[in-house]
Amino acid sequence: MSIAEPITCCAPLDQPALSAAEAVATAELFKALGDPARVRIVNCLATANEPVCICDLNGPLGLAQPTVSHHMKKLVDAGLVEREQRGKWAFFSLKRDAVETLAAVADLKGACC
Amino acid sequence: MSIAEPITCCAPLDQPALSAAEAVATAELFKALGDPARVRIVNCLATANEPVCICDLNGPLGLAQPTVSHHMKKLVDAGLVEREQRGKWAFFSLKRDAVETLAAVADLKGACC
DNA sequence: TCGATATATTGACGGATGTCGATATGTCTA
DNA sequence: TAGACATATCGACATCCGTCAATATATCGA
Repeated sequence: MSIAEPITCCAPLDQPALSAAEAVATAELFKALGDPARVRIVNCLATANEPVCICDLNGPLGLAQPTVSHHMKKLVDAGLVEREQRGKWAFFSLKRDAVETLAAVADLKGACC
Repeated sequence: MSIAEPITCCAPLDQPALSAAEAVATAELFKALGDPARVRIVNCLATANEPVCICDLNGPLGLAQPTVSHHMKKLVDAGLVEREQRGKWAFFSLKRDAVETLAAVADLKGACC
């Protein structure tokens, strides 16, 4: 929306490198990890070298089964996690490229320093 | 709270590396960047090599002055940004070490790959 | 096909969050 | 000291989010 605008006070900033749409997308990615339960889920998936059954997450997280299912959906929607059906069970694994993207953004895309 | 619990189905997970408190702290950090306005603010601070006056942010963001002030407080509270008073104006700058911490966490603390 | 089990969806609830207008606080200048 | 200006705080509002119980859907085994 209103990006351009004359700036008179202090030192003028360069046009922000991120567009409004990019900022929304970036925020969505960070928001996906903005909950302790999802941080721990991602941590579990990261430390495991194989896809993890969701049934292994229900207990340790101390959350009800629908709540865990809700968090997994959020992570999948954010593109951080992949879902795989194995018979009766649902297995989830980390999407390495998405995590690398997240780390790159957190590193401010090299603009920092 | 309830971390330990016998797991029978599928492949048992190792004890999560992150404690509950660590997960909360990590989530707080990510939550600070879970809003488009704050992403753009951090981007501005990152692309600028000097502290930035908050008056330069009010216009380009298209938000009311109290709202920008609110976001700056969130970023300061999260430890990502530092506030500095210069006479009548408030200048903000990125805390490089905090950003590096965030990038390291996003990189899953080296546990990934 | 039927029952058992695993997971997802729905609906509801309380609390957190982003936003703004109005106002307060703080700092410079005359 | 008084007025002007920059920023922060307050109060209110709508919306979003995490959580759970209840229920639906899907898959396996008998």
